[in-house]
Amino acid sequence: MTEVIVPDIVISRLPWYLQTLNQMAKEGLHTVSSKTLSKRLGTTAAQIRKDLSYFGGFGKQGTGYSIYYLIEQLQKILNLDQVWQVAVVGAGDLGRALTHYQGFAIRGIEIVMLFDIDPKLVGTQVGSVVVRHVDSMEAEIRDKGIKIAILTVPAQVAQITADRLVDAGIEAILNYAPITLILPASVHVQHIDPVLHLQRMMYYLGEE
Amino acid sequence: MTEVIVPDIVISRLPWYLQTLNQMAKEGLHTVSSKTLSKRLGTTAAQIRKDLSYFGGFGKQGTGYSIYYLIEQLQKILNLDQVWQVAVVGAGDLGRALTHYQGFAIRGIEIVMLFDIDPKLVGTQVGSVVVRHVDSMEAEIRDKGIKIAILTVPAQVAQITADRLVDAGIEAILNYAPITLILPASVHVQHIDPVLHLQRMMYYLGEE
DNA sequence: TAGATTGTTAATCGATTAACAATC
DNA sequence: TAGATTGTTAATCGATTAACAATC
Repeated sequence: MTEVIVPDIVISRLPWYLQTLNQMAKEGLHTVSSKTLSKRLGTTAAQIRKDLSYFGGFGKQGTGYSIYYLIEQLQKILNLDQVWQVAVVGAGDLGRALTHYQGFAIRGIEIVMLFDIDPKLVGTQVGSVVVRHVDSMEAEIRDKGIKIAILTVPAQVAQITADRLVDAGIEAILNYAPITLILPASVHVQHIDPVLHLQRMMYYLGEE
Repeated sequence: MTEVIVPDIVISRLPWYLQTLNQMAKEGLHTVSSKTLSKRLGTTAAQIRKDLSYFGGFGKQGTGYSIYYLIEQLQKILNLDQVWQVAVVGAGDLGRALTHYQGFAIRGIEIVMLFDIDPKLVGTQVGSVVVRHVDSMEAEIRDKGIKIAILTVPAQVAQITADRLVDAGIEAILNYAPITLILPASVHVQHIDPVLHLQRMMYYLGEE
């Protein structure tokens, strides 16, 4: 009891810390202080220390953090000490590009299925997977016990498709369709829309 | 004077409101209350009203907001009442998929240039643009007065490429490379990394 | 030892929510 | 008119920052 719930905003920063720590490890560094890391990330040392303190004390006074150890701990916290299998739904340009994406494999994400409704696409090879028809989507996802899906279908069918994914046992959806999905609170949803990011910046670019 | 600076977190929500308002307009709706809109977005009515109030009063007591009028006003606020020309740097799978992406054109974003360093890609057609060599990138961007770039180059060259873009006069970068860019504060940067979003959700998916 | 840096507590800051008078 | 809903102010909540004792 007295379980302290870690704020989601803290969780959202951990993968970002991890990314830079991995980069530093690749550069041959062994230890890092919260101050050095904060400079690299464009945040504050206090915030990094506060965030990490939700999970325990990983550093050493006077010297900072062992990069290897911190990476290991963050991976454990985020459940990254396993390979996660992911289904991609929608084999358009974006779905195919994501299925190819090298950045997944090296970070423990394996795209194991790719679905589409277009008979011309079904059966074609994309990277190491073959496009399957959405008709068998629920059965195959449930059968393999997949928990994570990436949604790259057109906006008009995104909500129905998401509902079907939830029925099939999917618990987390990365949504690339430009609509806000309405789903049970138990399902985790992240929305990626380049247009929203661009429009946010356009505000600051003034009229001219 | 006494210029009230609108918090960036408010700005970041406006494109999201706009997206759903556009959808509602397409569905044939004419007016909407903050309450109805909030249900559709999964936020609160108070927050929508508070956010909009930074820019003036767009609604009518008793009836709510005219969807068309609100769309128009939000577009003006975000500087979307013009077509923005954008350069894509990196003609790999992702860069090409983004250059094709239909969702840009219909929302006032025009991809006018696509650069790569690979001589095999230079000169090939992608949608309506031809891949150009990065050697001429600065000159062409400066020449056309482009202010926004989308960066889809490999991580190792992302920082150098971003520096070159800033030199060329770019003021906003949408970064798809999996690293944190260090750039002058005057340059706006948004980072899109599907892995970070997936890892954030993996935290909640437990071990099993 | 002296210097550096952590983990944590308290202070500050900012964002969200609640409430309601104004009014369509 | 009565009901609905805005725009705004004040109250609450939560996140960030500052400060510092502990200690490597």
